[in-house]
Amino acid sequence: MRSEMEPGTSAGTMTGIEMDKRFDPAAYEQVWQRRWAERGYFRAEVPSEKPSYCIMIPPPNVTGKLHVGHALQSALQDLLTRWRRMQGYNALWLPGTDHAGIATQLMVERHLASEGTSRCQLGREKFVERMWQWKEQYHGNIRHQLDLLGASCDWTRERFTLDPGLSRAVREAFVRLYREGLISRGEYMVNWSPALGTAVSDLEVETKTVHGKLYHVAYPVEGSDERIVVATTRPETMLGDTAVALHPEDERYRHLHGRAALLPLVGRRLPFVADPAVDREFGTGLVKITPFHDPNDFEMAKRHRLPGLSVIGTDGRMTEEAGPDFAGLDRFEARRKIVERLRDEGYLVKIEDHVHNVGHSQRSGEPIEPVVSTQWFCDMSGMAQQALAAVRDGRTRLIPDSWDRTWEHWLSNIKPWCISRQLWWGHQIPAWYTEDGRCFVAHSFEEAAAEAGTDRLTQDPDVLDTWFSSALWPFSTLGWPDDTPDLRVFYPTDVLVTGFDILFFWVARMVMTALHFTGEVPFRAVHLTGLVRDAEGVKMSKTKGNALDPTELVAEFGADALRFTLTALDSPGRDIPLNPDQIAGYRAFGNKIWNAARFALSRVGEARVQETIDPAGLAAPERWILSRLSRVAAEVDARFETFRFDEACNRLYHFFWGDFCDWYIELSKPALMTAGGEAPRPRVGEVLLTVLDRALRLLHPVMPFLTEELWQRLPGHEAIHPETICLAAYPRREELWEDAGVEAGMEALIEVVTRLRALRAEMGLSPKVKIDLHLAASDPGTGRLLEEQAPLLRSLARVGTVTLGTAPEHARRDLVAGVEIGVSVEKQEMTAEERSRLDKELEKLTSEIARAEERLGNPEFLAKAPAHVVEGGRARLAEMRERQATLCSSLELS
RNA sequence: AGGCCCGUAGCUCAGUUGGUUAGAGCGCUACGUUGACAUCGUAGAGGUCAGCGGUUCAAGUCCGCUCGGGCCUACCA
Repeated sequence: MRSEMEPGTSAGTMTGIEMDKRFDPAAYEQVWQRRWAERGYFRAEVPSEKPSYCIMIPPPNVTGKLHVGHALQSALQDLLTRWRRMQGYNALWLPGTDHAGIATQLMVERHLASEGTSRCQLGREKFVERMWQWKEQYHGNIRHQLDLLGASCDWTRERFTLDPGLSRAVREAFVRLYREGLISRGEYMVNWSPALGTAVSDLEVETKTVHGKLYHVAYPVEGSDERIVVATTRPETMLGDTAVALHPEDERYRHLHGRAALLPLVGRRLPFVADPAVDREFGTGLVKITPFHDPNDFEMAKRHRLPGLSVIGTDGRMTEEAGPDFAGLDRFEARRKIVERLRDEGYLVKIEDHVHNVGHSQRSGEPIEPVVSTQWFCDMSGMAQQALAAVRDGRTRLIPDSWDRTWEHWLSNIKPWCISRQLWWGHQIPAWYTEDGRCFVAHSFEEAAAEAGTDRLTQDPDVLDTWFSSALWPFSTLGWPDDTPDLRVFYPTDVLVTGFDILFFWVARMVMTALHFTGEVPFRAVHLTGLVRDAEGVKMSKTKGNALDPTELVAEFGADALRFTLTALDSPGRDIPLNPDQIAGYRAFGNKIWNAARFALSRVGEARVQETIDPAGLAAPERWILSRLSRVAAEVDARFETFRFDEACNRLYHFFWGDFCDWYIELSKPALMTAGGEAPRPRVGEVLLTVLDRALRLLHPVMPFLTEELWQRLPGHEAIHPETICLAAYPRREELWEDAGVEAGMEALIEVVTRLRALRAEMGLSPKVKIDLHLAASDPGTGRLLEEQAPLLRSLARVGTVTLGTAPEHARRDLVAGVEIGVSVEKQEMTAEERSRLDKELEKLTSEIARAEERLGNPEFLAKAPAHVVEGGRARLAEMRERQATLCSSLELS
């Protein structure tokens, strides 16, 4: 027994009666979170005799705030980790955060702007210093929020993508890929985000449908009076045109082969080139070619060795090359001016409305500018093949597997990854240049200097895409490139839980780099969660103001209720509408558990939790609940294994509320409350406590706080584990407890009671009227059980006398679960209401019987359906006929 | 354009390899506080499983088409 007393956790000193009527999560949740951390229950030991289990957290933005999606993913990761830990695994859930390059830099830049300064005014060194201060200031928030949720992370192993270990891994990976020829530097067309001032990868471009214009512009043909018409959505790019393309087999333009057009306003000669990529059907079938400002044109220009011209700069303004009339203008301003000039000079043929898709920068929202610039690229094609194979052969499973096709498609069409970013916050590229422009890629300045033979070197100013470091997360966090004990024990990891929205950003890249650098998959399974939406199914967003904050939800409902809700809603392949009413519903479930424990603790006397119980000698209700418990344990375990958390929660909920509270506790009352003078049932208190103990353990991975708080109060829980439910064994199936006969008999008893209650309502009998009951069971075992448990019928259904055997003539009869019920009361007249209800039921029954007879009379059904289906149908028909007869006789009475 | 997912009770969703009578939670209606819980209990109403066609002895479930909603990928200047 513990000596200290803390709020809400006075284990062993407080009986059920002294417990509050309502549960109050705030009173104990963080008390336990602190205590668990202090006692180091979540620290994974290395080396260890135990089998290992490992989950890496998808690192949230270090200065960010967790949203409900994080709460969902954390709940699932914690569930898996706690479950395996209780099963005896050396379970590690490794936490950490991401430096989130662009997002964090933008945040700090906005902050600087509010102080009236800017990144450029500060200079790189000062700015990066500020970034680190910012990181330190906010860093604790993520842990705090995970603590609120009850996350059982091993904080001694926390990692940050920019910490020294991970930075070393990043340099190592970069240098290796460079030396293998997979990383290279070159001048290519990239997606440029003018507002951010950096290149971004294809994945960071979001295509949006835009209602724009299609401008038809006349270009004179050199050496003739002919004018051809080209169509463009971006007239400002015409200043960079260097050719006009046509389809090689387009008869309309056969005469233009070998000739040239003249660029309006500029007069530049634009040779006609023939290329099959031109769509003859679109527009006029002639395309102006702007090699440096359109990806398709860039490709075409390469094929035809056309020169290019950069007329739009990285600041989104027209360059000197655009000519003196336009240089310095914003790209959209330039568009207006050019259209005006074209119109004035008679080149503009027409303007049409045009709906098309335009790439926008995911971060800043403005249209992406395709520009040609020097960037670092990583060739992913070989690694993609390995990643494809890993999913095809099941070394890594995607759950749900409907993602397999998407995986195939994306990885089969992968393009080089632009990994350099023109930012200051991130891993600076480990490449150094000599004064004469030679490039040396190395692990450090010293190494580069040694190779170059000089220390007059300048490091490449760019940093790496944030996702480059997160791509290494599963192994860099364990010490790679060193061969560390952690890496040997925990790698490959077991499961990754994350959202499908970062399948390519992150998951695919982890699989690719892991296979490349470690030769193994980073994780054996990826559980992809849906998107958490609001109650109406609308995507949550700050601007819409419909975002739910997990911290506030914890404060209102408690972490356990939130966790249970999210876990119960996680269903494969679909988004999750989150309604606070539902969380309130599961808070009620928490209260139910609390009160069930309160009842047990106040009524069990000297009984204690038992490690196990021999069902021999126990009465039917005890044997029944033990049997149910064993089955539920098996079912929950199987659902966790297959990531069907929704189904596991459902079973836990219905077992606890339905089987345990509604029935077993009610069935135990006559035995526990001795006043009745009924024949005593053996060991009821022990069974009650033992079932409660196991139920709490089963629930613990989903509702860690409530279960620990209550479990600590159970007398004798120390026999299960001396300190904490977190380390107590996860209950497994207990074959000795399973008893199909008792389950069938008790099911019959439950159905009889339910039917009696319904009859009472139908007959308009007040609960105070005692009824006389006659029972006749077709199955002898059930008959014996009903006879033995007749006292329970009396208390649960308010029955006066129970008589075995056929009911007297005048009784109201019914048939349920093979048991004929006869109810006699003084008041016999059947109300009109009851009569019509019976008529309706009889009618339904008669038509069902007709359908069953038809089916059973069909020779093909009898020949082709499996035997058990046919027999089931016959038994069902017999029962329906019997019930029909019973109801008829009841009707004839009145 | 290609791919994926969804359409089941008023709402949000379950529904295993086709097999008897399609379920749950919330909401609704009626009744009920004698012993843990009114964040409770008991009972009830509510569904032509989006539509059409096909396969089958048997379809919510498998196949095809149509309609409606959502998402992803790639795009034509």
